[in-house]
Amino acid sequence: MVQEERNIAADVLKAMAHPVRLGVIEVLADGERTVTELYEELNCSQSMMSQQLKILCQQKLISIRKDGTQKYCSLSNRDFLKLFDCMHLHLRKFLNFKD
Amino acid sequence: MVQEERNIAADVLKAMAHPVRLGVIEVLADGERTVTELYEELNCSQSMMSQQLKILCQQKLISIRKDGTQKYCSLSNRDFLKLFDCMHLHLRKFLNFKD
DNA sequence: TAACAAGATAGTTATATCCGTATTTTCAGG
DNA sequence: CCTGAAAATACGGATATAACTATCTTGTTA
Repeated sequence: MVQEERNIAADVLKAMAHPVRLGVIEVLADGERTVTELYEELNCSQSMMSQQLKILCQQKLISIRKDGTQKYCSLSNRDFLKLFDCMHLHLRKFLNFKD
Repeated sequence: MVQEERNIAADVLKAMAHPVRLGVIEVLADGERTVTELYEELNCSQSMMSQQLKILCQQKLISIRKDGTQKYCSLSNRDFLKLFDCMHLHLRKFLNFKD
């Protein structure tokens, strides 16, 4: 990676580096959701969710389609789901996270 | 992932989400380096590097062994190197990064 | 033990993130 | 056109990151 790529990659990682945003990615792995479904499922406010979705969208981690008054969110790059496997192992092996 | 796991996972991702720290991981993929080698290779100050290494170390992304007056850094979890492949594709496919 | 080299830490200023409340926009139905 | 539901935006205060300069600590060697 060259300098400029690392800058952008850092931004993408920053976009993922938040509990709610990680939650969104995890939920969307299971399939499309509306904004309301997301903030209810992840137990946060509408405003909060809207802000977090914007960040994920900017980095093209999710995409959004409109249908009437609702918006449906889905993962645009399922490749990053690999990260959850790595992370799962890392939590247990290196940060001795207990189940 | 449960709430608490997401919190910690977010911290790990935050630790990676920085150009210099990504650079460190990339360089260390090639093998052990001293702190001096790292900051020379990545073209930043000694102080800067020391602070960034501390963050990587806290999340157990790297480990450090001491030898006299020098410290040798190495990756403690090569699993995360997968992330660079994902990222490479993401930059090109979704963020239309040019070579 | 003095001097040096490698690295860590302190202190600081600028900037960014987080997240709450309040308000606004957008659109479908009546 | 009015209402209500879904979602976005504005704004602000607290907190966290970033990154620089200067100083301190530690271990080696003469």
